[in-house]
Amino acid sequence: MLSQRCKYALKAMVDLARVPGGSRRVSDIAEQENIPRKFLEAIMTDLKKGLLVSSARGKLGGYRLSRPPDLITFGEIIRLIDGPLALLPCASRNFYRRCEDCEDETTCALRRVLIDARNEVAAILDRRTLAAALAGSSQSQFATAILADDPAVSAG
Amino acid sequence: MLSQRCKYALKAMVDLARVPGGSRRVSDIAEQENIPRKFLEAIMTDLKKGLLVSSARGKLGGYRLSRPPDLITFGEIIRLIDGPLALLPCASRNFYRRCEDCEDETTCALRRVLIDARNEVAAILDRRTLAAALAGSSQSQFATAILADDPAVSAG
DNA sequence: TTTAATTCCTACTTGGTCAATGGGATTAGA
DNA sequence: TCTAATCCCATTGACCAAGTAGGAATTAAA
Repeated sequence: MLSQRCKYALKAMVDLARVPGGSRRVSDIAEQENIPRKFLEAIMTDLKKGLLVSSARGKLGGYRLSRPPDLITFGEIIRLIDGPLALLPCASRNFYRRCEDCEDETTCALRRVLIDARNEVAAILDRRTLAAALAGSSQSQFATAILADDPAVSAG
Repeated sequence: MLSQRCKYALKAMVDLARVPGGSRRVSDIAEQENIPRKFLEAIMTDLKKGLLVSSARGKLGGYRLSRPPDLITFGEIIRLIDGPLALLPCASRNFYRRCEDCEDETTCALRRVLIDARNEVAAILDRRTLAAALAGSSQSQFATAILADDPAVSAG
């Protein structure tokens, strides 16, 4: 599960992506997306430190995307705010950490499964950009339709 | 990320799957898998309540899988212990909950992406059984090899 | 030059959850 | 009856997420 913080970050980025060139004030984003203003301020600071947005101070200030929305993926936003996509650190590429309790990582049956899962999630989240998400992505509905026919996937 | 509790649960289930018919004591699993014994006791209780294992009390007691290992998936273990596979409740099938702050769910760009991600994870975790994980799954290595060639997936 | 509106910074609170631990009750085999 | 196992209940300590509070610094417009 993503943290509330991360969900807000994603919503704010999508919000900014809707105003291609322009910038937006925190208070406007907060109101539009139903996010506590003060909390969003802190989140925007994180996004700025991560170089995903840039800011202008003072009157007429605000935030804008630091790259065009077709060059910003969901994966990097999530990693910046919440960290690894993988379900365990030992199955992560960017945030790899060994399991203390695991004798031999190379033969761990659990790890192999979780690496596969991580790769699938990363394949989606690192390819999907803000621009693509706004476009509505017919690819999305296609994939959903296929999987819905499969009984093994009816849960989740 | 999975909780420590869930990681232990998965390891314990894999451990039990290695002893097909037989049962095992908590203390044996704990020692083998490097899990605090008392903590594992509590976890086994959860697994029992979820009907994934059954127990025998008294001397010569212990736990055993309540189904053959090829009929127990990683997905159901994770859902039992940690809950939803999806990254947000609004993208979950089994644990669906509406986002308070979301005006219109059907047009939420964020949700569409996260539903796709959830479907992919579920497709893997609901298909992969304890038995398959122990077998070593050459399918796993195949998928990993393909994805490693793709630059968009080099991170994670 | 004043004023208003914005980002930025530091600190704090509150509540919940995770990871474990401790002590003992219950059950069953030798 | 003794021993060794599961079971049950309660509690602890640490940590972190989510949000709040107040104000300092900065900038543009009036």
